Amino acid sequence: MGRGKIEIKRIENSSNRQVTYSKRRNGIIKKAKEITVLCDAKVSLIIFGNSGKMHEYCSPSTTIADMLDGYQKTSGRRLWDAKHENLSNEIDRIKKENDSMQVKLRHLKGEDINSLNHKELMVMEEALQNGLSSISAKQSEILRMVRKNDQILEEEHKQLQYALHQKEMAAMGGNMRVIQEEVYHQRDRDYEYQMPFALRVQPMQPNLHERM
Amino acid sequence: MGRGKIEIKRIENSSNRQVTYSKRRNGIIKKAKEITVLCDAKVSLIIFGNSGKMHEYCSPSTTIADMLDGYQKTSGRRLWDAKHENLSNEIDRIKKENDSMQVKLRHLKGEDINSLNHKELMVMEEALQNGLSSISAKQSEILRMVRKNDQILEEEHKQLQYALHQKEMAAMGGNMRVIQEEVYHQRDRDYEYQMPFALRVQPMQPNLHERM
DNA sequence: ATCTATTGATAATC
DNA sequence: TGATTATCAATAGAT
Repeated sequence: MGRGKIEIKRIENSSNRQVTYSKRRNGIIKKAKEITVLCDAKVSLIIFGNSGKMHEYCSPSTTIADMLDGYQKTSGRRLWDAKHENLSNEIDRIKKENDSMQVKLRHLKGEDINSLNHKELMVMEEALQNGLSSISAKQSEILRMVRKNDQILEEEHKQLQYALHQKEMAAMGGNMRVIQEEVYHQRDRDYEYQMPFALRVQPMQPNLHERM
Repeated sequence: MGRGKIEIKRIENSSNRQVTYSKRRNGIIKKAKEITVLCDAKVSLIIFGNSGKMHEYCSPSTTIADMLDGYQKTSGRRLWDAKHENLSNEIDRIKKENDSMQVKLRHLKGEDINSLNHKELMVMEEALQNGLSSISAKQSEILRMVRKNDQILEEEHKQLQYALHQKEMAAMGGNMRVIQEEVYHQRDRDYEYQMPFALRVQPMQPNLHERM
């Protein structure tokens, strides 16, 4: 297709070759675009010339990565090697582990236990009993600590109130004495009526606070 | 280049499109081969038609993998690295899920509960209680079924023994009567002494057997 | 599939 | 390089 027919064999004249390369490269890319539009085809085209310079075309409806995915599926060949497969296998493995744990969790919550046999139920029952007793023990422990803390706080509180009382007495004249005492006792009584386990003031041990 | 000029836009007639696709695809592949030979170029060409069928060409001096390596070097884009990253992220995500489930499981078993606060302990306690009661209920249900089955079997057993007894009586002469009766009663007594809940013979309901 | 009138691509030339 | 053009190749439509 030109002024003369040419044999399809390497063009020895380097500059001719370069020119032909450039023209034909554009030609192929144009054809690729055309078939893409005309026929809804997906084309991935990568061309390296002698100089090492690259030219590419990829249909707008897709990406090279997608094309290669399709290529691998269709041809069965692997391009992105064993790494990929290893990762996929790892995912499968972990997912299975995940599933079995999910089942266990559900069983421990008493769900889906119809499929379990007597022995399995016994094992689970024991596990649950153990868990329950551990937790109960922990709860008791926390309760004990809270109570202890409470006592300390109560002591401190009383001392603080007493100190405050004293200071108020000192600051005021003696004529306010009776009213102040009344207020003091009122406070004290309210205090006693509060819930025994709730914290009433900021606790001295912050980490204990988090446990509530 | 044909009997008539055509616009470069999607060919709506499906069979025309298919024909044109086939012709042009061959054309492009031929061109790719030609530029490979004429200009020492390296070409990687992958085409997917509407039907999903793939056609490819790759210059003999190279491989698709090499071309893609070159592509990545030249373009700076990542092809499979992106995929790898996705997979890695997925693995991380699942592993985290895994870990949190493992922690939950340990907690339900009463392990590592020092880090839990009061409220969390309460929630777990309730979950354990629920699980326990579900399982206990299931156990009772199974026990009930087993007992019922047991009764049925016992009845059948007695009937069979009686029938056997009768048959032996009929087969023997009258002179064996006393001895046979003795044996029969002996059997019956042994039978009564066996464990009340264990299955003594193959149960009539096979699925129930599995549950033990 | 095959054929062929036509268009499109391009080799040689400037 | 880029433009021109004579030629050849690809192919649209028909069979």
